[in-house]
Amino acid sequence: MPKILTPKDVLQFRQRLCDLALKAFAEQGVEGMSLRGLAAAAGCSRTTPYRYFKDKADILAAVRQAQFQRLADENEAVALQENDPDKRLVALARCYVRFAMANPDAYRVMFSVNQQDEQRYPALVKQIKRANQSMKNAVNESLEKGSLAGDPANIVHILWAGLHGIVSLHLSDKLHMGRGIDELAEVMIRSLSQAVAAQPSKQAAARRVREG
Amino acid sequence: MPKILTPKDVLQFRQRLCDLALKAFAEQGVEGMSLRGLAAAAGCSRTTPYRYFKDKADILAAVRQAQFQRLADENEAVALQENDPDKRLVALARCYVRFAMANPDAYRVMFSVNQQDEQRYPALVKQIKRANQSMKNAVNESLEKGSLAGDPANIVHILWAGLHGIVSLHLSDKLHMGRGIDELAEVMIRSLSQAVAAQPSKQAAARRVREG
DNA sequence: TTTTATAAATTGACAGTGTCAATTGACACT
DNA sequence: AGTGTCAATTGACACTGTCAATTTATAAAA
Repeated sequence: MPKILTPKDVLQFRQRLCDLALKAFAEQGVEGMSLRGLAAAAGCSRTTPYRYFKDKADILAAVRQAQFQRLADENEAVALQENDPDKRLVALARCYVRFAMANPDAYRVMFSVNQQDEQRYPALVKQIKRANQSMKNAVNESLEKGSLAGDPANIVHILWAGLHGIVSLHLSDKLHMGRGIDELAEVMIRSLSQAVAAQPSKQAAARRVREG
Repeated sequence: MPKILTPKDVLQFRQRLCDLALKAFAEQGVEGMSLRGLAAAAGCSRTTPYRYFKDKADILAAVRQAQFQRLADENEAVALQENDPDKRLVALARCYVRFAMANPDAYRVMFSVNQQDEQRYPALVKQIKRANQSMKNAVNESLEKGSLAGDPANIVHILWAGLHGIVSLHLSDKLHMGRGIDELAEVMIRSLSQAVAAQPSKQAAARRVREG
């Protein structure tokens, strides 16, 4: 029981509690993720977490923020390994699906939790945006390059929604299709890529313009 | 307080409670949808609902079943109005989005609720399948007709996932794009339709075969 | 009509939850 | 050594879901 909590201590405890919270969420859902249970698991008293988080919603937001941060990290790592924006877009799509399949509980807490006024957690919003930035960048570059055509926001939304739809339905077992999820995701990725791709003529024209 | 509850009475009370439950869910989420609150709203004692539902999960399942049933009804109504399976598919897709936009809370309780062992509620599963049957039928007919090509299950999943992705992200405000949702949905529908459409050559060949 | 059997509804009770106020504890500094 | 202050704990309150025991009201029996 140190007298003064260094910022490092605070962060450490918050992290620790978030990890336990995610585990509890994975095992028993949101309702089963009780503050008292977390405190017990952390080895402290029931109300100690209240010094590190305002309330339960605050913990949930922190958990979600941490997971979005992980996704953003992986996205950025993938983005660094592929220069061509078209290929990068596909790589990011695969990364997205891979992340969800590797961390289904993380994905669930990120998306299937009905959080009210998400806007009140700017740090969370920031990580959400960051998780999308890689894809946005790739889309913008592909647009400049001329291999994509259309409204950039629309394209990003279409791609993201398609991936999210497949992953989300798969995780909630609405489409019970064993391990075919990877194949299905590939089909979705190809379909959407093709759909938002610029027509060859336009693409050639754009290239012509660019290359003089 | 009649001595013997006719099946009609039971169904009526169940329906009544489900309506109140959906309203409570819309206003305060799953956690705010308390049995005691429902009982109070229904004007009965706290444990009376236990004679009509096993527990809270049972009520939730009934609520979701009712909403899936509504969606299935609307789908079937739409399907009846369009003979051509290709056009019917688009009409069903629009119907799906329209339903979600018109009943966002219903949609949320249908999909964003993390229900464990959904399989334990066969009546619910039945309505879920029914809500998909119209689309399955249209896809199968389009496949026979030759205007679609590929694995029927895959096609249905792709279409459904795309729609669900857009609607779901929109409702959770992950893509904050005002009323552009309709336009975006149209883009998604067209993209996916085009993606799963048979190539003209194949389509023509199939037609040739069929027409001798 | 009075009694009775019984389904339906109510109350009581218990464990568990989120959260705040009051209390205790322990360390850093004078 | 003493003290002020932050951190942690305990106490308490209003909730929740759920079961057991109880009461109520009515349909059938006398």
